[in-house]
Amino acid sequence: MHGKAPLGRPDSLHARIRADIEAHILSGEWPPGHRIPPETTLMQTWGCSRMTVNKAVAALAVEGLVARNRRAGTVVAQPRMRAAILRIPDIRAEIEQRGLRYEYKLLSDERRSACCVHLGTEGHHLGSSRFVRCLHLADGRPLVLEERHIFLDAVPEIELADLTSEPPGTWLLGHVPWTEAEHRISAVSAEGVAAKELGLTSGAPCLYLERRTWRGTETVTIAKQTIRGDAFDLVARFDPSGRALISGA
Amino acid sequence: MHGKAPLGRPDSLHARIRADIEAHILSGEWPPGHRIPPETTLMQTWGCSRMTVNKAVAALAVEGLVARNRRAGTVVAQPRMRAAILRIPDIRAEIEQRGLRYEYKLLSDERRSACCVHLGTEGHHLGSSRFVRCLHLADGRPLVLEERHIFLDAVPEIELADLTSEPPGTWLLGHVPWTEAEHRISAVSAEGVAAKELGLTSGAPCLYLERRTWRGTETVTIAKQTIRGDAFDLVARFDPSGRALISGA
DNA sequence: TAGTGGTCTAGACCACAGC
DNA sequence: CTGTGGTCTAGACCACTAG
Repeated sequence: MHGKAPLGRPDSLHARIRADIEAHILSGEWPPGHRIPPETTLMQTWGCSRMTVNKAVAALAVEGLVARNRRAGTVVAQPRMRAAILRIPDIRAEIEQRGLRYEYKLLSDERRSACCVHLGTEGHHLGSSRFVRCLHLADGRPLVLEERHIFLDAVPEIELADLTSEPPGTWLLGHVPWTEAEHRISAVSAEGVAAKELGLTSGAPCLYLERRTWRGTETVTIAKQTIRGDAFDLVARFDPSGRALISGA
Repeated sequence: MHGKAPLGRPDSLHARIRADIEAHILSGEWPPGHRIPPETTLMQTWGCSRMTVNKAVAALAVEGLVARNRRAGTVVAQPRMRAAILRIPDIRAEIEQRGLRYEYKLLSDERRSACCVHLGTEGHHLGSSRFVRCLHLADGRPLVLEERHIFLDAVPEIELADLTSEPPGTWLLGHVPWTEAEHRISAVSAEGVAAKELGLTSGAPCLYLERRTWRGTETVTIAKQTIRGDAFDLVARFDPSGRALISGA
């Protein structure tokens, strides 16, 4: 349950120091704003070098549990409840984990030049792209409708990629060295063609996920996924740092 | 855009080493699986002590950009696209930031004993709670309907708290020392009483957010928020670590 | 078994901010 | 000015694991 997992040796000294301070904070004994002992004091308390206590306290600072200031010392941070870890659904894995047969169907595939893509409430002018519409199905039942632009400036190799049997997201993960992304999650009603393709009656609630992915400063892809609301949840876990729970997810 | 932000001195040596390695990876020059120079080599390359290169590479490992193994050395990790940072909406701040007037209305408030709370597809038996229904409004227009259990075992002080003018979430943030939470996000149709309270026609799409919060191993609160789909997005940012973008959000 | 990372020490200098 | 954290060094021993 708890995102502890200090690395390395099961209980290295810095991990123990860190856990000890963490315990003081989590128990409420050291409330937000409370000043924790300076590194020199911790050295003496634990009978170790300063590098070791520094490693412990620095980790807590990265985690967001404490705030460090020169001269002012280190104080317990205010709980903020600002961020959580959202698990990005790997659709295929998600489906197969439930014992269902995963299927992918390419609906359409075209080149678009200098298209203007609508994202949230803003329009973005981006270079030419390959535009793909496809379906992800579970046991033959449509689950996710995906509409995706992949920009040729960032990924010229996509021009010749075969996307008839492999979903574009999978292809990209294997071919784009590293990514960064922003997601926008909203609720919509299934309408028109999309409703039909998902096998839904018009008006049925769906999760709508817009994902824009960068590599460096260049936009790699923009994906819009319409997910059957009755079949899929997104799950996010939170801890004070907005960290630590990825591995458990 | 990039979640760099090395701490401390604008460009400390370990930050520069880290940035250099990161650049090799992001450029694709060092593809996933590529082995990066061992610490001893990096020491010589940069003419510094091992602690310094260790700090750089360890940070990259925490970030998830590289994977470290004894004997096998350090290799560039596979991009995974598994997690993102979800910004938890602070409803009041969100509303006021748009220049609208925030308003909070308590709809009902009761004690429940040994209630069984439905979460996702599971039922949970938890101790007695204070159960609150309330609305968050923007310029008098209902935006979020919140139904929340707060468990007396974990937060006995809630028994006497005044929730007529302060939302329960705000009260909790100020009174519960530290928290951990799980969120479940789905899309639903507004129905019945909820639709009426949100001023929506039945069937309108809504985001449905279930949040369960712990303190240690004890459940503090379970909140269910129904959010007008036409008025609200959730935003999540991703980087390889599932980290680094909180501050920018 | 040898090479690698994980950890730790006992010093040091510096920048910064509160007093 | 003084205490604090940020950084760095030049060593050291150990644990793990791939070859």
